[in-house]
Amino acid sequence: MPPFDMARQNGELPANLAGPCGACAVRGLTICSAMDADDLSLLAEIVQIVRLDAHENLFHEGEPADHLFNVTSGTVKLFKLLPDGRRQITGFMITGDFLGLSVNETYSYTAEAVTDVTLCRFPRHKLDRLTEQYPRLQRRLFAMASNELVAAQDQMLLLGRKSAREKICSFLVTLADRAIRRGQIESPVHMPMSRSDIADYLGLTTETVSRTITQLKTAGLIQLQPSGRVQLNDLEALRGEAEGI
Amino acid sequence: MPPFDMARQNGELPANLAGPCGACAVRGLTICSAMDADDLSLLAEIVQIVRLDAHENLFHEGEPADHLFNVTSGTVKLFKLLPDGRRQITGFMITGDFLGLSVNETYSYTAEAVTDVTLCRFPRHKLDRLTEQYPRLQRRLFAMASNELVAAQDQMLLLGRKSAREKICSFLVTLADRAIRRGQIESPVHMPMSRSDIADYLGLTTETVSRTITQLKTAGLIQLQPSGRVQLNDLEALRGEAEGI
DNA sequence: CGCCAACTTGATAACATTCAATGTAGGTGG
DNA sequence: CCACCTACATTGAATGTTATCAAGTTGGCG
Repeated sequence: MPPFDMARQNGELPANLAGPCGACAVRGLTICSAMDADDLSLLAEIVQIVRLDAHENLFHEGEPADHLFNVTSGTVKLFKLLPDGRRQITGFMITGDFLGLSVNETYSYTAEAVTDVTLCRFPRHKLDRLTEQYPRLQRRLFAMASNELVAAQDQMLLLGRKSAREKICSFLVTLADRAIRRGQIESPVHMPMSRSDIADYLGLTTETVSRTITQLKTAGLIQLQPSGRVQLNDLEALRGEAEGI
Repeated sequence: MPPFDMARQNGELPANLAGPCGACAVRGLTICSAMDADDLSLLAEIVQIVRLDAHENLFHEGEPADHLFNVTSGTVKLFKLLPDGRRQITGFMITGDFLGLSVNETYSYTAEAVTDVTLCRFPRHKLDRLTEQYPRLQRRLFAMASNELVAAQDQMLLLGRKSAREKICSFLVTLADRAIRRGQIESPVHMPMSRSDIADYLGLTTETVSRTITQLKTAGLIQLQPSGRVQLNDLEALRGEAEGI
């Protein structure tokens, strides 16, 4: 079975090529902001829209990296595996995030849908050609990679040096900050991933994640709400605990 | 006191602007390979050469990121700190490595010389202007950032999911692979950093690093040699242990 | 309503840390 | 040139945080 369904493919809508991009609500968040409004049609020409159900794979580590993706709705997790099955999630990608960057022509991680997901898919070779004509696009890609690098360094600090409680607090703060950066309310935060996913992201076990969340609940710092929402009662306290203060 | 000494500054050698770059032995390893031989003078015009003694700082986390650097000799460590002093080293940069990438105009980590070091220093605003004229340079920067991102993800897997022994083996293998990629012999590897640095890179304590190295020595996998050299007796066995096999 | 997966909670164990002491090497001054 | 001093590394014993193993509990979905 194919790893994804193509809901819409370029060429099916010749009457309005700029349509899918021109009307895109999340354009400002991602690489597409590098294109002038009247050049968006060039992106629209090469983009394909992809939908995935929760738990479907977008691509696997080691496969040829023929496509780059842009999340337009939902959450995707990226992870690497050790031969015995140990797993490290390197990131949760949400609306506006870019994924699929690679070096040696193969994906360095597996991408799997956490929730139902919609993405824009760009064939790599076509995007490459476009970046040659649009230095701004190339610069935008560079800026996004640099941003991810900074986030990766923060995550290394977390994984290498923080306690379980600090890790969970950091995670919650990150979710809140993401929401704030997107102009959304900071609480409650949307936490659609399983305890097991959180554990594999933070270098813990599901049991420890569960216990620590219970601790924070008991301390009155958070409250769990239905459908994966978490009320943060004292964001500044969480921020402090995240840094070990 | 200034954080570095300027051994040579552009303008002092007007007779041979291409000189410092044209003769550079490590040019092929880094961004400079994006420039044609006859355009190297443009890089030479904006580059400054910097020397640091071991333990000197190049820049601090949070400072304005006015410069980008390229290591031409020696080893530099990059690290982040928690308020209480816990430290995570995010990378050891060696000859050919590029550092100083940042997002929000400030450095996201501190850079300190592990050994005596020589670097090329590029004023950010001048390099930015050059990338506008040289898309190849911009692409090269992007490629280097992408490479670092892949390395960062590997390090997350290490920090989150590997045992102390697997971490040390991974570290040794990484050192060997770096040497191989530079056309050097894979053993003995050069390991100039202290046990404490290794610990802060791998998310361990100095004691655990020391004990684990002793284990590997006892198992006959490695031998310590003078001045920070380590003989790898069975690289493939180390590679296996690094992956938990 | 019942089932299954996900989550929570408990008891025990292990790996790495912490605290402490000893050993070693490189650099300085007598 | 050697002794000393300091920083770094190694080794040992005890502790602790988190993992592991094992039940229970909850909640979503057919």
